[in-house]
Amino acid sequence: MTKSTHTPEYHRLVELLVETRRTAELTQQQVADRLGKPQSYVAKVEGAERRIDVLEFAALVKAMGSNPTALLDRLLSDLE
Amino acid sequence: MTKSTHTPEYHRLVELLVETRRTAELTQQQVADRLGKPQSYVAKVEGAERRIDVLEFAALVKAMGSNPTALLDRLLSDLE
DNA sequence: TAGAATTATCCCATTTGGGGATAATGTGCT
DNA sequence: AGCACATTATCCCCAAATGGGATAATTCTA
Repeated sequence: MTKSTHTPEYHRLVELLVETRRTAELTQQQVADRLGKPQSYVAKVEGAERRIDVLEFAALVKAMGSNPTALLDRLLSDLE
Repeated sequence: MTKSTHTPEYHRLVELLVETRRTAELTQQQVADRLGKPQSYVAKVEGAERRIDVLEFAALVKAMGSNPTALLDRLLSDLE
């Protein structure tokens, strides 16, 4: 059962998210709390076990104190 | 069975996507073809019957000849 | 208002999501 | 190294969402 999230694009997305969280010095639990979601949610996102909705992406990035647009920009230029 | 896409945020997202497609004077079929997907895919997205993955969002917006980052920016400022 | 073009909906097998609990891994300390 | 604590990954099970071809419904256009 190969997940549809197991693509280079998704991996890059996830890398950026993890990097963003680490830079913000936040734990998965802290981010999860800010979102009102369980830690396993963040873990699954970062493990590419779960797709990321465009609105969830924005909420997640904001919860880490970063800018969703800027991050998307970076992702897209990395991918092209 | 209330869809999780039936929220004001999602509706605004969809509005922007439809507006973008109309402005580009493209049909759902044309956009679908560019994405290698069936027309029903685009119809479901625009009917908020389906969530939009962050990478799908980018692909979709690009397929309409528009800028994903700019559109996300617009969406987020509309929502705040 | 027929006929074409465009968009919405149906169906249903398959895939994905939720989230608490627990396992695994990482980190720092002495 | 060995231990305690912090952090992250995985399991499980069932509800919910998705994919996409076919068809219906709606909208355009002449």
